Amino acid sequence: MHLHFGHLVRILHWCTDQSMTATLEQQELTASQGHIMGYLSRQTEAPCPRDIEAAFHLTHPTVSGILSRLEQKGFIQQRTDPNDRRCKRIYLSAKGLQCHDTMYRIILENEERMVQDFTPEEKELFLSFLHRAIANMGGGPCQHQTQEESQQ
Amino acid sequence: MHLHFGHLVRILHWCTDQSMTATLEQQELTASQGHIMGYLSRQTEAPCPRDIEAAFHLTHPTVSGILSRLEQKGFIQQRTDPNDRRCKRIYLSAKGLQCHDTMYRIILENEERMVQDFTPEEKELFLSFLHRAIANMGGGPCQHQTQEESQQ
DNA sequence: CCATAATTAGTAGCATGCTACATTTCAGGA
DNA sequence: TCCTGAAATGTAGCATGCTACTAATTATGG
Repeated sequence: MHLHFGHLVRILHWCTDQSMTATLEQQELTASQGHIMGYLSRQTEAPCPRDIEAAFHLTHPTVSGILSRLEQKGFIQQRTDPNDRRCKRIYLSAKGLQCHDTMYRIILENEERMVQDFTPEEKELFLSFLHRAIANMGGGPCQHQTQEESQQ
Repeated sequence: MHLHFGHLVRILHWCTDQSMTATLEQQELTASQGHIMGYLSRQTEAPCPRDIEAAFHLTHPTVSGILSRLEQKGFIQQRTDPNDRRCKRIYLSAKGLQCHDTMYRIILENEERMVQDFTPEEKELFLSFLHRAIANMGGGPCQHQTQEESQQ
C-alpha cells in the first residue's frame, strides 16, 4: 500500500475550492475573491493589502491581482492612505457591503460541510493532524502566523 | 473559535507543493511535473494523456500543458498511437529514464515527511479523515476514482 | 456503408499563485 | 539635513488549473 497523503490533500483542496466557487457563482465571485470579501467584511478598519497577505499567507502580487479584479467588478475601492502613502486602504463599495451578511454564512456552511459527519472529538483530532502535518512540512509560506490565524 | 479546515488544507497543500518543488529543483522539474514523471516511470506501457488525467484527477488542458513543457525540456516524447490516431503515447527519453530511480524515492520521502511523527494508527485515522472530508465535499473532480486510486 | 455519437486531444481565455526585479515612500542615524 | 535601509506596492513572466469551444478519429446503429 502506498502513502498518498499529498494526493488526498490536493484533491480535498480542489473540492473545497470548487464547492466555494459553485456556491458563490450567483455573487459573481470566485472562491479566493469570496474569502477575501469575507475577510474584508469582518474588519472594522480598512485593511491594506499587506494585512491580507498575512491573513491568507499569500504573496503580494497574488493579492494585488485579486484586489484589482474585485475593484474592476465594483466590490471594493482602493485608496492610498494619506498618512502613509506607501499603503493602500481597501474600502467596501455599496455592492461589496451587500455581501457582508451572506458571505460569512456561505464560508461557514462550506467549512462545516467538510466535517459534517465528524464528531467534535474527530474534528479536534483532524485539526491537530492538519496542524502537525503543516509543521512537519515546514510551517507554511510565512513565519508570522501568530495572531492572524485566529482571525481566520 | 472558528472552523478553518479549508484554510489549513490550503496551507498544507501549499507546503507539500513547495517541499516537492525544492527537492526537485536540481532535476529542473516542478512538483506537478515530478509527480507525472514518477507516474510515467512506474508504467510498463506507454500511457496516453487520458490515463494521466484519470490518475491525477486533472483536466486534459492541464495535462496537455505539463506534457508539452516536459517534452520541451526533453524528458518525454509524445507520439501518435498508430492503432488509434486519436491517442498520443508518452515515452520517456533517455533523460527521462534517468529520473526513474530517484523520482520514486523523492516522492515517497516527501509523503513520509508530512506524517513523520504520526503513529501507524494516526496515519490510518488521518487517511480516513481525508477520505471522509473529500466524500463530504462531493468526491473530487472526476467520477471514475475506482482503480486509478490504487495506482497512485 | 454511411451518418451520428462518443472519444481523444488541441486551442483560447481566464484566475490564481509563484519568483524576481523595480518603484515609491517613510524612518533613522551620521 | 541627507543618505541609507526598510517597507509597501507595482510589474513582468511563468506554471498550473479551470471552462469553453473546436477538430480529428473511431465506434456504432440503421
